[in-house]
Amino acid sequence: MKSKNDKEILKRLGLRIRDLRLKKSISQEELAAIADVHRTYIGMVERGEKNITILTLVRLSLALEVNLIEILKGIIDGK
Amino acid sequence: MKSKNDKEILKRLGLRIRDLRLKKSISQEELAAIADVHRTYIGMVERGEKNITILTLVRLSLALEVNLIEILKGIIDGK
DNA sequence: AATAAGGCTAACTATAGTATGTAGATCTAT
DNA sequence: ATAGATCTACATACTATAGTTAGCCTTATT
Repeated sequence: MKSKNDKEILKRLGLRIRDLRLKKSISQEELAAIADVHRTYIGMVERGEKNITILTLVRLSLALEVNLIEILKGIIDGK
Repeated sequence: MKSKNDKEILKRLGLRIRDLRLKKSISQEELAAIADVHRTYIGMVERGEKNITILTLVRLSLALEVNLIEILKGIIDGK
């Protein structure tokens, strides 16, 4: 099952992605097109509802023109 | 579908995880137990056969006692 | 009113991750 | 040597969920 902490990680990651998207001033639909994923899926990820795979995350980072490492910084508790 | 580049990313990630596991001198089975994933799944990931999700990757990084960022460094082409 | 953007649902397909078993390689001990 | 234990690759079948697709709704902007 998915722990409370897991949900928080996904939520932070989603907000981070949304933030980066808005900084580029593009819509979910535009980001989806660039990253070649589905429109509604971007929404789900931004809301922290999906446990994204590493390859999809790489595609999003390329689409956002942000290093994957930059996206991940600060989304994990503790270490 | 999965591109050639995608497979290379998964392969590099798998080798990285294997390397970190061996540095800890633990077996796939032991790592699986600590991270609470299945024994055979560790093998598949190390061989680059699976597109791991972010939450599972976090679990592995905790089990390996290595920062997630450290695991990901150098596995992406280009930027 | 009309268009663009995003939230949300439900049903679907593809695949992440589980479970079990077989077989080969490499130890070590006898 | 060889028997036993440990480790891993690999196959198959399964269950859970990532990611798709289509549709309807609200809100904001023009």
